[in-house]
Amino acid sequence: MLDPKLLRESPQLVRAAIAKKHLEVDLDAVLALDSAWRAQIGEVEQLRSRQKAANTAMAALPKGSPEFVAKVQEMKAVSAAVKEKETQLKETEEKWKQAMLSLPNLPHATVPAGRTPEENVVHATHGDPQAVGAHAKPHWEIPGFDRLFDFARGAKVTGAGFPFLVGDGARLSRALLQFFLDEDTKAGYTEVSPPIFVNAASATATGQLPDKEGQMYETIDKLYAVPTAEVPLTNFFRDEIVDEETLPIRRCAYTPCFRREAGSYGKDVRGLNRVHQFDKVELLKWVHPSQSHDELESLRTDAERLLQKLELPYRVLLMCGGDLGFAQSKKYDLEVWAAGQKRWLEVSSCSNFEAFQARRAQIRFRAKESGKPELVHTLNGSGLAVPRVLAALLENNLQPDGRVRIPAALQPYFGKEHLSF
RNA sequence: GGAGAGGUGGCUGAGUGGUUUAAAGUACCCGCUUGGAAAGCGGGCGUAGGGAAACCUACCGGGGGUUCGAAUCCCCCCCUCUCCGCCA
Repeated sequence: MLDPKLLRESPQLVRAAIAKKHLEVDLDAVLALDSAWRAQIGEVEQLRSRQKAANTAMAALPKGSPEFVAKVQEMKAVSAAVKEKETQLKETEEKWKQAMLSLPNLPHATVPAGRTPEENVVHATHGDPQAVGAHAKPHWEIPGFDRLFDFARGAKVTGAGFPFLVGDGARLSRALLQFFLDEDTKAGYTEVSPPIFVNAASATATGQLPDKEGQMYETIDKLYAVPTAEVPLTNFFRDEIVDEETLPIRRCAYTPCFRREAGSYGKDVRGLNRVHQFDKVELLKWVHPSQSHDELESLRTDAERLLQKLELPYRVLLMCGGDLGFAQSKKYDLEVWAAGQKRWLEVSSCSNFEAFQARRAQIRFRAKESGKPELVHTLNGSGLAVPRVLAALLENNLQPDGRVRIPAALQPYFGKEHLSF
């Protein structure tokens, strides 16, 4: 959510932000709701003030006295008026709140202009995608793949996109998770194991609701299976004021992630590219507003280091305004090269939300200078998502003999130099 | 799942329909005092919204209701604790 005062005082800034993100929002309607709300709250408060004054006066009068009875009669009318106006106010307030939630975060000044993913800027490329041999093939075509990643049985037992990982497939996945968590911990992130179901309030605070309604699995108890550890992690400090000295707070968490991926069926869903349940380690930061864009750079390099240690070619994209998410101020995507498919796969998305999530979630710190609570800035990024890293490892490291070479950094975790099908 | 007891400011805790502007204590901050400190004394000390300001309003787990008036009475929900049942 944006600062209502910012909207009031500088609507042109918000208008420019919406334009840069290429979104359609009726800002004038939001502004009209805002002034209506302010007018109505003034009326209600005036009436309530009268009630309070009468209450004090009546407390001093004898209960059955004529003055008392007259006052009761008088205040009955005021009471009725308060009820009516309050009902109106609540309606307006609800509409106003929904309208405010429909406003996107402002893109940072360094975000490039552009409408489509093609206009994202390639910020850097590491490793040589061309270095991989001609025998590379899409991971789902590698002989034996179906034994280690059993989609057919997963479909029988659960549904499409819920594969079984078997033998070395399961072992390699676990090795990656362990490797990620160890590296992230070394980089200063405290490991957390969060709940993997969240309530509606938490999903609203991070922006899954109402924006992405229908993308999450919902239980009979109105709990949502987490689409990413970002949701429970960010909500850890919801409605709290943390000490300024504790900032920046850096945490990492492994969770399975559940995504319905409604409406995304198509050619990109083969093999491990897009599944409904996958493992991911998420990195999260709560930082002082003055530090947040520096922290975004270090978050990105923390995620990049993992790919470097795995010896995987990758590139860094700086997202343009039109491809930036609703809540993000600035975002880098890390894409790993999958030699068999000859395409880039997104394995991490490093974002600075500035105060956008913090305002929804009311996560603040007490500023030393003013003594007043201020909103923190939140950032997050994957470190990393497992299935697509698996896909890249299988495709890039496939040897002519049909085995897959395990990168040196991962060997202590996997226990072998090669994976066999 | 069943029965009972609870939920009040950073913390402790009073308040069962009307000077409550949520007492008091404690913690914290400032001052007096002191060689310095402790103690003592005096003052300050929540969050949010509206307003140019004076100031006004809301908030006692959450939501609704009764009433001229609700922390207080009623209903629903959430959470904590105790006991019972079930269970990894």
